[in-house]
Amino acid sequence: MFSKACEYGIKAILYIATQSIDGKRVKISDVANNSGCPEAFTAKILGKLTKSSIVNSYKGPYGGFEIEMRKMKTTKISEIVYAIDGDSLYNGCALGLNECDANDPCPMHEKFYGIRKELKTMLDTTTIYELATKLKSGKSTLIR
Amino acid sequence: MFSKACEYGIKAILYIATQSIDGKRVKISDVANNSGCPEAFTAKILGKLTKSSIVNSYKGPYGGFEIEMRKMKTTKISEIVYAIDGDSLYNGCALGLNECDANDPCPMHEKFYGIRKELKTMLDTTTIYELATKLKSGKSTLIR
DNA sequence: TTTATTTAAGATAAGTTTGTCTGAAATAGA
DNA sequence: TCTATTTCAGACAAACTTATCTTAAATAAA
Repeated sequence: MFSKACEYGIKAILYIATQSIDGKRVKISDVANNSGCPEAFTAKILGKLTKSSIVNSYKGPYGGFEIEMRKMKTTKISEIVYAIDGDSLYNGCALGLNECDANDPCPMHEKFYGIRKELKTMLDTTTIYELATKLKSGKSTLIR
Repeated sequence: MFSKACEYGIKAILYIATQSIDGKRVKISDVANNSGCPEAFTAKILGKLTKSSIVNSYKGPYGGFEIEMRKMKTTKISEIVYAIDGDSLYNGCALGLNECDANDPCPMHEKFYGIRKELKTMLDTTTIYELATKLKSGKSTLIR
């Protein structure tokens, strides 16, 4: 469904958010250890998310990553997915046609339409904050 | 969502089915030309689908691929997906955890649960015949 | 100013998926 | 039997994704 890069991006952000809620910045090694993502690869992905200004990064001692409270409450998971995987999940045809719409559909278009819409709605209405608080309270996990 | 291999597999089967409805066997070059799939790669995928006995293949002159009427009416799209992509779409965790269930969920588990179930149900209830007849009648297309 | 610490950026490597090519095996028909 | 036609099988190649490594740049604190 998501690429590995996207999975890591979401997990990394959720861990960073749990720490930002406590006012703590975290460095990449902490993110990797606590999200179960490979360190170097995750660093690269966090670079993208920094450029998309979803997280903030600070160099040097006491530096690291953090995400503002306002940001984690307003940023939807769909924005992370879009920043990393682009719009393929939303606009791509199930059978890979260059164009595929109700006027000239692939054989699965109609069948997929509803499911994709729900997926999109779900990602568009779920905030980082919502998932991070669930994670922080121990109701979900990043590592297993 | 699906791998390229899976997209090609579904498109190839649907084209073969439209021809089998007319009692015509088709060879790989015809499948490639009429489904918009690369010939050699599709040949390999059709090999898998032949082994899964979803299609029948015949060597030699007047040979090619065909799918029995009974088979196309009873075979679900989920079986094609399973034969090519395995069960990752059904069982994989959205965030890539090795195990992820209601007891010990990833942060997105609950959000994904319903959508994945609907996707599964859709693929489990859609037959090759249903999509092939729609395609044959011109209501959908494989190439664009 | 120097040092230690941290992210940034880009080169490189490894792995997987996608795609092609070649020769073998089967088979229908002359 | 011979030939043309077709799938089958596996080697090979290209492209993309995933992952690592190395060096540079920034910065806090002594």
